Amino acid sequence: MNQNRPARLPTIKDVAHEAGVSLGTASKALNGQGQLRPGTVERVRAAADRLHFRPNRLAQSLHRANSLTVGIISTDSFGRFSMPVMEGIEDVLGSAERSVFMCNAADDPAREKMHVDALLARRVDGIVVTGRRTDARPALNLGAARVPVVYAYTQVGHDPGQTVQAPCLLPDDFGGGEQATRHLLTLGRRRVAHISGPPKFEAVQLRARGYLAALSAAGAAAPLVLHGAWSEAWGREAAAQLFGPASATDALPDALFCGSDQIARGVTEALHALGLRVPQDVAVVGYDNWDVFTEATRPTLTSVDMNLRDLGRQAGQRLLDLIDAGPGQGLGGPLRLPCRLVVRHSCGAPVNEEAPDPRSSA
Amino acid sequence: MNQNRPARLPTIKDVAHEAGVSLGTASKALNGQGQLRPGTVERVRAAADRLHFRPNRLAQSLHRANSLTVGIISTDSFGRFSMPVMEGIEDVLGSAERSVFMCNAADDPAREKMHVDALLARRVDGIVVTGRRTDARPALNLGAARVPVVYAYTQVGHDPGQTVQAPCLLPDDFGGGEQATRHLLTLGRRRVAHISGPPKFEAVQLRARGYLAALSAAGAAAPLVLHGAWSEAWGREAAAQLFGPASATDALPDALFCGSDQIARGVTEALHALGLRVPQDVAVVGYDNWDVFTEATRPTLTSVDMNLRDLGRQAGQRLLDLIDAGPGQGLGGPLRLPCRLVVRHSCGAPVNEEAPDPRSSA
DNA sequence: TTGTACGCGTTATCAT
DNA sequence: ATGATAACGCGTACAA
Repeated sequence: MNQNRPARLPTIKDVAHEAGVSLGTASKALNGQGQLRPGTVERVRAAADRLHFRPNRLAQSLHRANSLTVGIISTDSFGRFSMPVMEGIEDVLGSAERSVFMCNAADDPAREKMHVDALLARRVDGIVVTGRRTDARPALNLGAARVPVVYAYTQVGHDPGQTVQAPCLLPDDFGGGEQATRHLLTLGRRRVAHISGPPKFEAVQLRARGYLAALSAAGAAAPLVLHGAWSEAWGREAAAQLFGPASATDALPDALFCGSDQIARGVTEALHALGLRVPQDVAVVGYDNWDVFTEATRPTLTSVDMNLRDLGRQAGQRLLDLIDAGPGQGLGGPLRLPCRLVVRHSCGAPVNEEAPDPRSSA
Repeated sequence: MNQNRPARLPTIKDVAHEAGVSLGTASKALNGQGQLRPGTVERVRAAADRLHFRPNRLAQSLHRANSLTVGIISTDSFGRFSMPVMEGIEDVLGSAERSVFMCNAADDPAREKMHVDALLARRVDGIVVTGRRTDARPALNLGAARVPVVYAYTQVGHDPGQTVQAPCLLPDDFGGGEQATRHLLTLGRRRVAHISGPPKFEAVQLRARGYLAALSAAGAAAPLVLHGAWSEAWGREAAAQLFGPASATDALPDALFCGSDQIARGVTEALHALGLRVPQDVAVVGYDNWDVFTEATRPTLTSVDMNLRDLGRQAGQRLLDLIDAGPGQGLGGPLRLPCRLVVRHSCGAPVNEEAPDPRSSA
């Protein structure tokens, strides 16, 4: 196994020499180009195998138009939301001979610029920008370079002066909020309140609007939206506010649509502490479908899934399309991908049990 | 801004032409080599700036010995434990002109081989292998290639026949278990039980051994280790087993060292439900220091932190050392990095409040 | 002080 | 059917 060869990896020249043919012939044999005698092809192949030859992609890329590499720039560190997105991107791009550079800009414009420069110097065929929030960010500064860019789980303010808009793939938070609320209304709940995160998040605004739209479409009771932190503590506090001793008994909500699973869990625990049953007295729906919370909450939590891995996959596919199509071909701008309601036991709906994907570990 | 230049990026030839010098002179000017007249250097620099010139790293690497790239292969998908490790690696490697290829082997040997081939074809200078469990795995098959490899949060069975052992960076789970247990004993607890995960995990074995070592060192009461799943549900069940109505009142544990924060949370909730106070009646310590759980548990959870980001950083640094040192220089084998006990309120110790790092989001 | 020419590893074009 | 050669973009020894 351990050849006495030098550390240098074998080149196609070595292969040609080993097979007793010229360099050009070896190249053709390995790439199936031109007209070669079958025996020659076989001989070259054998030599290549014997030497464990791998074509040097650096050299290949040097005179091809593409490098078969792409870059992912994560705005913030590898967070809980970037993760599935990146996984999806890698899933699509990592196959098909394409390698993925991963960069962490850590919310620092200087670091971002550094990484962009590095990626361009490496002649990546495209770049995906990822964030931990869906809110708008400044566009990537590519200088004069013409490299397709796709934004995933983040977006750029659409500048009408720009000739070509970069695609921004985002979860349809409006639809998610609408779907969750409508689900509760369909189950017969009439007074649905919404407990969510900080209002400065665009996602919070959109989910709230979806919630309102569903309510008014059903002609349901007066809406009620509470904003707070993305924490269980806020969920507990909000539930206490709504159902605490000072509340009027007859106007109490019979359902709560929460802006995150963490909030939903806090809410659920506070309801239990107040002697209220979930879902009999109050139905609860969360957001994010984070298994660690949906499964640990009692009863298990119905939640909106943003399909982030799929979003990542679509971002990757979109980038591939853009790369193949050449510059200026992509119809860009924001694109909202549908969310999916995962029904469990906290909403009181009949639930068809299926094996939950086992993603736990230590 | 939008030049009428072709999509092709400017080469050093273009720069030379623009500056009115020869190709070689331009190269020297940009790299500070040779003896150039200051004015010439300045002229070339200006031309390069004007054209937004970036040297093509593919071409550079072609006749340098290195590519200034490294690969990370994650055994399983981007999980909760790979994440901070990868972040640390990227932190060290992503600076200093080095770009990082990210590969997801998804627990599939075929995919792993594919990615290794791709990385070698791209002439990476080194590879870091990451896992979601610290248990041993087969070594990466590099064929005849001589590329340094570092394992982080995973390890290879050390083969005595192998000339050079690859370094494996792992958390010191024995020390972590010992530290947590000793902490509880120091606080005056005498009957410490250990509620952990599945015994097939090496980490579970090591933590349990650390626990036992601390107990026997202190001459404490008979050890008690319970194994179950990595879930809150198991934590609740274990607490019920220990403290349920059928238990003898005088031999009950006064402290519980849990194998994960999720288990610890389940334990804590079950204790509350049984009317036991934490930490007054029973002290609780978790493992992983996962903020989402440590902060949401009431009282906040004292927990063992494996310092995974630091582990990742050290893995990256180690790889750089190996790359610089040339082949066969690294003293390899497993290397255990210390864990750190983060004291909060569930163990009953006085805790010095400091601003917790805000890593929450939606 | 500056320009020329070669090599890095590969593919593609043109002769043979 | 095969071999020689240019080209990709860059750095550098060497010549001028």
